[in-house]
Amino acid sequence: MSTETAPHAPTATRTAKALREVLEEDIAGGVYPPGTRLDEASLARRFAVSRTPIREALIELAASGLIEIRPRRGAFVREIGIRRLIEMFEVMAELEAMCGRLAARRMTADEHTRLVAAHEACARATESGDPSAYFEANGQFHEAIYSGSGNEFLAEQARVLQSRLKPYRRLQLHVRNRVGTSFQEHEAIVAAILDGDDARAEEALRAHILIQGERFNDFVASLRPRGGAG
Amino acid sequence: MSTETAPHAPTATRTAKALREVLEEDIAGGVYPPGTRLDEASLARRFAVSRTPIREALIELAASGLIEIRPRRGAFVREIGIRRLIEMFEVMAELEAMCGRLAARRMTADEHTRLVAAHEACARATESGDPSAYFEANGQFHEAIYSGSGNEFLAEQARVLQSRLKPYRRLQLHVRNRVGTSFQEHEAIVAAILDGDDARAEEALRAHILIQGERFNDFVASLRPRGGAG
DNA sequence: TCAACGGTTTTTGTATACAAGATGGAAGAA
DNA sequence: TTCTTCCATCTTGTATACAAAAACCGTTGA
Repeated sequence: MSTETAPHAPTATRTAKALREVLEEDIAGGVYPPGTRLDEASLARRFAVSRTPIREALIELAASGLIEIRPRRGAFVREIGIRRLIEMFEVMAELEAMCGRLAARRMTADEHTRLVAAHEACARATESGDPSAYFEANGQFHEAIYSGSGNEFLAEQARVLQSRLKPYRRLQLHVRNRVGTSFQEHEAIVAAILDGDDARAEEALRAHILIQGERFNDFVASLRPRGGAG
Repeated sequence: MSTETAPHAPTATRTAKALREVLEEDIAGGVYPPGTRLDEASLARRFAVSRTPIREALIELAASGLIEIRPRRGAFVREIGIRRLIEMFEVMAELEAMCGRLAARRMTADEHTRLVAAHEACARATESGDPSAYFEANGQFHEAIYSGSGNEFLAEQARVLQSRLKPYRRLQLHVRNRVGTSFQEHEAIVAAILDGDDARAEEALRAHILIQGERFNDFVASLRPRGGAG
């Protein structure tokens, strides 16, 4: 858990990396809601550094799509509309499906062991009924599939997108019974991969992710008055 | 061709953007071969600016994966091994396949027209026998499919990856008869999309891209003495 | 009352200055 | 001769200074 490969692009410096991570969490956690202007001077004061490392962190955040830098206007937390979010889930589903297909064909015995271990951790978390424990174990489970794909570039892409969707997926897990259903879907995924059935693994993973997008959509819709068409 | 949506993440400033583009082209064009150290001071002298905008451009390049910034060590043009390149083509194939599948289902009549127009431009370029004209028209053709997918996030991802693979694809087109074969593959893709046959469009696009990865592999292998295993 | 104008102020973008870690080479010991 | 150590130098990372563009705000005129 220490020398892990960061899911993000190489970071310029140590402090810029730390800054970026804190800002990422704050944006995801709603400290800076969408549309918020991120003032360089204020951030510099907050972190007790000069504007230089702040700017560098902001550029990285912009590259990862979390904020938007409008020249001479400043940095703004990007509005991710429900439309775009669904699009992102759609792409995520495809990436994970691809990982699953390749993993079913290519995983070594070692990797199978790790996958099963992660799956069992999910089982324990499910029983404990703690959504955030499940969230953590779930992350390990999917990571096992990413790295098991044997395509490191694909794995990187999947990690980046997963991290961008993290706040929304987390929110999503609190939906009634979602943890239990998710775990059952994992069962099917593990079975397909262990069987080496690539088509089944692909389809199971695609469905597993797509359903999250749909559930999220339902969730958002339930918050609105009714019939909010775009 | 002027107010196009940049395939990259929002840029901090105008000059940083210009710097990034020049550096991108230089890296792709071999001015800075893989492994080259990009010295901030030298770059600053070359572009007659201070180190500040140079650093910001380098951070963006690192985010897009073209270079790697090792803290306190400097920026290095990233080595893209043949292994990684094949991985990238594999992912690209999947993204394009997805675009094709969605495009077959969702394209409007207008978008059909644009696709056919791009296809005809490819035909003219094929007849002219000018690989770089074909390269240009080919870009338009694929762009029509990206935007026709109706998933703007997917389209962005596809554009980013396409631009990263651009130098290698370009190189690849000079292989004997590749232009003609590529155009024939386009025929099949267009037919499938116009028919609304999503499965066929998906498969045709996947094959179209994968074959490029394979041809590239062949090409690289032919440059080496023989049997150069990793 | 409202809109247009102009000046002030704030904030970004760039340059420069400074601090600290990394590199490389010379000198000395085994 | 070769390896190690230390020091000079270079380069990155951060802070500060300055320039210019945008936002703000009060004033003026209709």
